[in-house]
Amino acid sequence: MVDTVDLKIIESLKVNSRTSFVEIGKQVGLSPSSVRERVQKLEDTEVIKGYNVQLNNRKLGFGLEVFIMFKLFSGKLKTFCEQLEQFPEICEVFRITGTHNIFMKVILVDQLHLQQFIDRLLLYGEPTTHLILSDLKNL
Amino acid sequence: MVDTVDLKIIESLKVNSRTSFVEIGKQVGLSPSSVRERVQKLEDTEVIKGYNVQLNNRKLGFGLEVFIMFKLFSGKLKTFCEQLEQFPEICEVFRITGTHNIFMKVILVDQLHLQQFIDRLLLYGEPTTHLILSDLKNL
DNA sequence: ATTGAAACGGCCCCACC
DNA sequence: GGTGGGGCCGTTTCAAT
Repeated sequence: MVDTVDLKIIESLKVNSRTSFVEIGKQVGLSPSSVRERVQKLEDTEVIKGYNVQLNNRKLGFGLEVFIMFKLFSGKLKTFCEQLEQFPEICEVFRITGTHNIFMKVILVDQLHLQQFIDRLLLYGEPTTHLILSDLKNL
Repeated sequence: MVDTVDLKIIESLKVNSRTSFVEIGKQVGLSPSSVRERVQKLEDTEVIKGYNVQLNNRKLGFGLEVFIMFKLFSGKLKTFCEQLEQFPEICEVFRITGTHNIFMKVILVDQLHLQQFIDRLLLYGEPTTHLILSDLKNL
């Protein structure tokens, strides 16, 4: 269903998702039309879910990035999920195994913002916060 | 340095980083040239760090996604960082606060693969593994 | 910093293999 | 599933403002 050429195309898009089909075609030895067709199929079958931009949040005025391990109060999962849109600070949320059954990545302006955010979270469970010090993949 | 028009452009790229400058121009009320110039500047100043593709790892044969909270042995940070390329399974790594001072997201084929991966990690520290059950942002 | 115009290159559809 | 071509659309550069 997904062959090695598809994987090469995906590798190329991983490096830069704005790469043109012509350029990808050169890399994988295929015509632009074929690349387009394959990418289309990968999108249709939801192997490719979307294309994102990677931002420097600090330079956008968000000086704090934190991970929160969250222990939801029992029976609160549904209401928490429904309220997720009320927390624009949460950029990723996952249900995970462990006593802290929710994991989230949160982007915040500063410590005050973090405090206010945690206060709002306390309605739904018990948070444990870990500040992100540095991204080891990008220096 | 980054004004509201830049923020609108960034919002558009967040939704889909392959959106054309013409389309973004329509959304923000600017000519394609101007959009391009602004995006160029955002890239040059590293506000925009890159463009990524969002994949369905399960459909690519990676059935397990886990978070690992990692307690590095003292003095092992440097060697661990140098060995990172030897762990293609690690797709994100951060230094964080807390007794588990490293956080990583890892993509794996199956439980056997996880076991082998953890065995290799044990040279550098003590891992605590959390399976990802579901992404609450996307269903 | 923004623009329009022009040249260029990429995208897309379709007919064909 | 892959290709090639023609028309269209997007991108890039640049001179002018």
